[in-house]
Amino acid sequence: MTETKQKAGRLSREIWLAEGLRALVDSGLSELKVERMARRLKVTKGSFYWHFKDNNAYLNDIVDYWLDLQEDIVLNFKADPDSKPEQRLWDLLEFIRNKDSSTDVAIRAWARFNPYASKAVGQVDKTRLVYCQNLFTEMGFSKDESILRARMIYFYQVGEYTIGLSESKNRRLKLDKLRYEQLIRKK
Amino acid sequence: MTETKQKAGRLSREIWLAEGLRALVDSGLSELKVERMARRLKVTKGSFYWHFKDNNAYLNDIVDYWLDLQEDIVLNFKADPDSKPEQRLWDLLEFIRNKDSSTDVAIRAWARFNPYASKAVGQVDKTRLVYCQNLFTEMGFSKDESILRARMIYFYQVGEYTIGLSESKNRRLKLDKLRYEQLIRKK
DNA sequence: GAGAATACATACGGAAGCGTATGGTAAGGA
DNA sequence: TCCTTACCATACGCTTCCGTATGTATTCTC
Repeated sequence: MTETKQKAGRLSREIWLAEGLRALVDSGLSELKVERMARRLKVTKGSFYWHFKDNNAYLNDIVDYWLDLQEDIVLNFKADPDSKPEQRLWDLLEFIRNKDSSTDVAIRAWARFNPYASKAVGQVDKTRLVYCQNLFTEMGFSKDESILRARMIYFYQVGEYTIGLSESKNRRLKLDKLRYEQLIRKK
Repeated sequence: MTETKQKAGRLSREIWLAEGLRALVDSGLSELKVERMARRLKVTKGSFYWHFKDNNAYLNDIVDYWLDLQEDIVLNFKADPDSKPEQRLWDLLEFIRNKDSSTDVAIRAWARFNPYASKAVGQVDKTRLVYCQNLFTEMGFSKDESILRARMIYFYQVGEYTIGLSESKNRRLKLDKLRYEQLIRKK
């Protein structure tokens, strides 16, 4: 990250981005307007147009900012490469279970009509799917079986948070166990 | 539906709703403005405010309109109640495979910040999930196993179209077969 | 401690959106 | 034929948003 040293009372470019992402999550794209965001940050437009060329540039920068965060998150999930694929799959399910996905939902909804966001989301999706797919391949599944199972993991996750199903961690853990057993079972 | 007999050259309330839903699908909520929609339909705001109290009422009416359509769709999927649950599940997968889900995506993205739409989507989700769940219960699965499998069907579907994965019908058919086998398999 | 750079405020013109008020026109019943 | 109802156009005041231009204050640099 660009280390913009923050002076007392003044805003950094990153604060604008972080707050933008937050606004997107809890109020949607309609909140990502220049003057609205300025009000949120208790400054005027002058600040905005200092840090960004225009609204569109701002939006694109938020996408990049989110992409950076995604990479940080992947780094957080550091499954031991020496452990068996079954173990890594279980670790992944646990990681997902504890992950906050509100940002994913927001970006995804936005990506529907923003090509730049759409491209970023596509990249992230692909990375995650391939990771899952490789787990199953390592377990000895065929290519198609691996692809299918990867999707059954990932789509389930996306579907769950897209629908907004909210259950207790315990309940989710229980179903995850069943799901895990189901997914690693061979013919 | 209310049978508003349409005079030549003039718009009916239902045309406004249908076009609204279309606009939501291919341009998003930002297109659902009074004057924009009027331009789309080649009339002026006068027409809009004749049919609807205000923009908010219009939006809610679109949700209701969509809900009506959903019921029509469910009627379209008329699985033979006498056939085995396995068969009905397969028929369901086929139905889903051929279903256009662009409207679902649009409404779901919208529902994120519109409580009225959110409630409608919630209803629809529940109905579909319960239908799936019952299929598996009929097959002899336990309650939790049935719930899980229902979600594995439905979340997969929602995830797939939310991500926007587009593959050929044939490819999807092939994976559906694998998925079907996987889902009806017992311990 | 004077100048340059940084970060923000203020003020403007203009587009787009909302909702109201009111006028106009075509179709249908009496 | 006249009157009513249904449907739409036009015109208005108001708000929100955009982007630019320019002024001001703080901090850095030397």
